[in-house]
Amino acid sequence: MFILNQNGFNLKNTFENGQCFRFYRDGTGYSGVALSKFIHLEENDGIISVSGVEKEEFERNFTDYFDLNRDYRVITESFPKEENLIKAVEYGRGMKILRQEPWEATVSFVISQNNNITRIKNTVKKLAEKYGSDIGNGNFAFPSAEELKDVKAEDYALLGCGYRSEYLENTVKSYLDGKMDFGYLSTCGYFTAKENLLKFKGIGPKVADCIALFGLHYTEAYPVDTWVKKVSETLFLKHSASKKEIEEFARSAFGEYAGFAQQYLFYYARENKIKGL
DNA sequence: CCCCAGGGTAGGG
DNA sequence: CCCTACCATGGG
Repeated sequence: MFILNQNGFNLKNTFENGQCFRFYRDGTGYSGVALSKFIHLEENDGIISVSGVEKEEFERNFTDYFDLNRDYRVITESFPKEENLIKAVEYGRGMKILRQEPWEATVSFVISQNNNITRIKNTVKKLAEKYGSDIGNGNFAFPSAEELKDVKAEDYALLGCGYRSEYLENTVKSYLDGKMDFGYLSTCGYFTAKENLLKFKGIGPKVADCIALFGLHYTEAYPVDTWVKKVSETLFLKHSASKKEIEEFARSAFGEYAGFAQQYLFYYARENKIKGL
């Protein structure tokens, strides 16, 4: 166990904003599996302590994973001074956008479509327990594409993946065939990456943007789900809008930090009943 | 029983 | 480019 010397890192606002599916509140804090390691974080009187991984391991990999070197003030101060967005930023203060692994983000957000967060977490948990490697104490790493090589659609269906099962089988195949190349996708730029992701069956505009933002770390991505669509229309555009119109709005209003604005708005809208939504 | 969930696809206009 | 029926499943 060691103390994390980090101001402005709020655990609840990071782990309960729907960006990741493997962390749970465990009484004294939050614990989960990330980067194939079990990790526990808790906060007492503003002091965050970490257990499960050694300090050296944390500094090597998790400082980046938790995006702790980024100055979030630069981001939020660049936002337009809109009343509801200001409230959303205040509400989500200390939120970090995790720099997740591309493969895990891809599979997780394929599962996420037309689904709810509780059920997504349950499904991902079952997926890891059945196919991921055992990392001890009842914890399992997220399964690699190689570990999912022989898993068929009917096997995913047994986990409750529903009609997404065929998409998952296809996703694994695409990765193993080399057609889904995260090395390329993470360096080719946001628009090219999204365009490429859209070619895979089961990956549409919203899932592609989630992969781009959470897995490839393109901060200009603005995933538009049912909540963000309603928020964007009601609070900013003042009329119903097509997906394209919402994307263009996000690009001009938030620019390279659209992904952060999106996450503050999503979290705020989902946790609060915003009048008129 | 209903409605909904961090939507996508296929098929049509 | 737009719109819509349909898609499995379980939480609430």
